[in-house]
Amino acid sequence: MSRSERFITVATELLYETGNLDFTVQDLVERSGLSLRSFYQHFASKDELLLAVLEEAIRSYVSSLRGRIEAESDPVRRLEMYVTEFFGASQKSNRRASAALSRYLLTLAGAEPAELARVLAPQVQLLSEIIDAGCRAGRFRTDLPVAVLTNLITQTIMSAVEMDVLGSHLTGASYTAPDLWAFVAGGIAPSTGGPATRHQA
Amino acid sequence: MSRSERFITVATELLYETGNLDFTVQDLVERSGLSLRSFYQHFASKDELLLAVLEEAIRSYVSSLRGRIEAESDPVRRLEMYVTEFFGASQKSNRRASAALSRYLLTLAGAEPAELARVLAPQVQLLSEIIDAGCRAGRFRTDLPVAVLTNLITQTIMSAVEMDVLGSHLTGASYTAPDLWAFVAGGIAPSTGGPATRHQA
DNA sequence: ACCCAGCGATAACGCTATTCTCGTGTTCTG
DNA sequence: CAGAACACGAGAATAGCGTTATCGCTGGGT
Repeated sequence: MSRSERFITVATELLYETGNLDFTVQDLVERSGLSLRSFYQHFASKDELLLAVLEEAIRSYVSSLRGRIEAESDPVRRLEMYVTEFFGASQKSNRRASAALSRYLLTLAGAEPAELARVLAPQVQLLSEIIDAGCRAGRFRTDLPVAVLTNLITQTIMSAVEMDVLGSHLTGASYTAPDLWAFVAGGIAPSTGGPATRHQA
Repeated sequence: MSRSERFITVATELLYETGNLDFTVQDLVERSGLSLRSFYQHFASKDELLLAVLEEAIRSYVSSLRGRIEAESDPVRRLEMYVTEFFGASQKSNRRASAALSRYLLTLAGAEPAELARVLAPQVQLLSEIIDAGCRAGRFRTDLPVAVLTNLITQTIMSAVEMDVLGSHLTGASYTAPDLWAFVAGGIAPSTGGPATRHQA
């Protein structure tokens, strides 16, 4: 295993054990059995390491998810899988770690949007394909562009992961993956002239 | 103006000028014309100050929004105002500052959920009232509890503020307040047996 | 044999939040 | 009015962090 990979692996371990990304570079280095010198030879900064951790996490998760989703053919079912599995995975594996990652993701949105877009690309790509297929099949609304729907759903899911920690504190209620899907399903369904849609983008 | 208020006011100015919350306590103190000593006499930490800034921002905004919303009677229109004005306000006033605040809000979600819930209470309360009224009037779906819908919409809007910065970088598209409302309106509409709702919470 | 790129160990730097010290007013209290 | 408690200003001091720099080693390629 290369030294870069070793740093990323150990950083991921620390993330999952402590539930956040504020471990020190010193901790990381000691635990890796490598040196500070070596760390800064492979990564320009701690931020660059965190970016790599995020990228790896997304890449591996999306790749596994894509496999499972392609076993299904119905676009609506595909979207349902996408939504519920994404939410469900962050519940199962490690809620706090997932929340920390999406929090870091948001700081990236402010500081380095281009970098973030690159890292998020695989995930956005997958979702975009699903939605596009659904729109062509007439199962999803077409009064909003595919790209807009993709953005909306991406952010709804991400903040669901984050806000879930709040859940009980906020309104005393917490929701489940099916609840989230029920909401998203309504949001993306073809408009029925229900309570107010009036915009053509 | 009390010294606490002065610190909060100046911090808010710095937030709006620089677009983020990483100003130094030193900066804050110098600009206030007060002393470090004094700062730590009124706030236990910088975090406590930021919390107060957030609280004040929410309190004043919700109070103004509530006034405008109560001029309207239709629950659906009320929700539309809530969604579009919240999103629109963060566009007009200062996108980066709003994004920084909601980012800080998310770190609070992880670290001090109870504190965050207290600060968000006015906003959640307003939204909750609107949704409850709409459900009673049969204009909103009732297969999900009011509290769940409140959480879902709160987070969708908040992350919309945050993610908006991404917009063009992510899918090349960015959406507008009416787009956001179109999505939310679909999500909260009474279920029409459309593309999959199957959960009873 | 030589070189040099990568490495380990460790000190050092700069920035930040936070605490401490000391001396001065200011205000409440008896 | 006298005195004490308190808030304050100015600034030094502390501690933790990311980051950079120093120095000496080693091992493989020429």
